[in-house]
Amino acid sequence: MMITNKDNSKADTKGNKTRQLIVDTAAKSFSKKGYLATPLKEIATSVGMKTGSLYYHFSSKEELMEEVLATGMILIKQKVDEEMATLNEGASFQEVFKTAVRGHLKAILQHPDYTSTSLRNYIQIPPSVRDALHAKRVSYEQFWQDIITLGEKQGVLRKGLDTRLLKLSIFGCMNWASIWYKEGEKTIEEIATVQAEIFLHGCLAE
Amino acid sequence: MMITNKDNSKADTKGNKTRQLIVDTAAKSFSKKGYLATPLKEIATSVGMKTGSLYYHFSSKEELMEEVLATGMILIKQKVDEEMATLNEGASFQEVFKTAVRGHLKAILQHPDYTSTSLRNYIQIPPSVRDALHAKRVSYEQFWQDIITLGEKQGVLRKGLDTRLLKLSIFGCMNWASIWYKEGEKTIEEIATVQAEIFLHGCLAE
DNA sequence: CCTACCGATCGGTAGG
DNA sequence: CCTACCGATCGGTAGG
Repeated sequence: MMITNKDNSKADTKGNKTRQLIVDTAAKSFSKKGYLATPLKEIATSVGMKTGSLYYHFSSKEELMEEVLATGMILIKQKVDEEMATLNEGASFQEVFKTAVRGHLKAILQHPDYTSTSLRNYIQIPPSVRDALHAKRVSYEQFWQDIITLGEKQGVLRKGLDTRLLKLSIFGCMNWASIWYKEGEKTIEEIATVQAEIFLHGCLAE
Repeated sequence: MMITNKDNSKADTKGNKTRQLIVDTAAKSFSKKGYLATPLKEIATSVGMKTGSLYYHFSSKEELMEEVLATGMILIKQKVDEEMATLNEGASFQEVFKTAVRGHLKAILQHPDYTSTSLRNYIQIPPSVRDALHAKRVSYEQFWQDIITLGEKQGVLRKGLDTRLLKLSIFGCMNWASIWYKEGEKTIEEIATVQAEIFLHGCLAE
C-alpha cells in the first residue's frame, strides 16, 4: 500500500519546480517592465518553452499575476515578522516603528521582483486579481494600524493626529522607494533609519 | 496686408479645440485605466471620431502620452507657484515647506487627470517619453531641493540629515496620495497640514 | 477627418 | 509540454 502525500502542493516534483520557475520569471518581468507590457511569450521563452505550454501550469495571465502578487505580500509579511522578532518584550513604540520600517524596506528593496510588483503595477492590476488579494492587503495594513495604536496606548503620539493618515503617509514614503531606489548609493539600513527618524521626530533640529 | 499671428500654436481655432479635447480625453483614460490599457479607439470614440483620424492631430500614441505628461508637470508647477505667491518675503522654512506641500497636493488631487498620470503610470511610460520630460522633472525636483536648502541656510534642519532622502521621502508621501485619495473623506488642506507637520515635527508628542 | 485596411501581436485553445 | 492555430485587437497608414 502506497503512502500518499495528500498535501503535495509544495512537493518538490519536476512539475512544481517548473511552475516555480515560471512564477519567478514572471515576477521579474512584471516588476521591471510591467504586467501589460510583458507578453506571455517572453516569459515562456525565458523558461525554455512555448507560449501555449504555459497553460499546462496556469489557466490565465491573470492567475500568474495573482500568484506573483500573493507571493510578494507573503514575502513582505515574512520579512517584517523576521525583523519584529528581534525586538524584546515591551519595546517602545519608537523601536517597534523603526523596526517595522526597516523590515518593510528590506522586503521591497532587497528582493524587489515579487515584493515591488504590486507597487509598480498598481493601476495595471486587473480588478479580479485585486479583489482576490484584498484580504491579505487589509491584514497587512491592520498590522501597521496596530503599531500606531500601540503608540497611542503608550501615550507618545501627538494628540489629535489622524492615525490612518499617518499610516498612509509612511506607506507612501516607503513604497515610493521601490521606484527611486538604486543599489549601491545608500544602504537600506540607512534609508530606514532616516525615514523612521523623519516620521518620529521630523526634519527639524530640536 | 494681413496681420498674421506668427505664434498661432495656442490660437483658438477649431483644430486646436479638437486637439485639446483629444488630450483631455486621453488624460482622463491614461490616469484612470493606465496608458497601455487604454486603446486609441476608446479615446477616438469618446471625442466622436474614428481611430485613424487621431493621426491627423498626433503622430503616435506616445506623442499623445508625452503631451499629457508635459501638461501635467506644467500644471503642478503652476499650482505650486500659485500657492508660493501667498507667502511674504522672508517666510520661514516651516511656512515655505508647508505651502509647497499644500500646492503639490492640490495639484495632484484636485485635478488628477493630467497631474497624476505620471505617478500612476510610472512603469508604463515609454523610455523616449521619459527622456523627453527629463528636464522638466529635474527642474521641479530642484525646486524642492532649493526649499530644503533654505532650511539648511536658516539652520533649522537636523544636522547630518540627508536632504536628497528627505526630498524623496516627502515626494513619496505626497505622490502616494494620488493612489489612495478619495474625495469627501479628508480635505486636501487637512492632508497637507498633517503631512507637513509629520515631516517638520514628527508624529511624537513634544 | 473618414474609409478601408495593414501587419503584427496578443492571450488563449484543441488535439495530441 | 509541443504543434498548430484561432479570433480579437492593437497602433498605425494610404488615399482620398
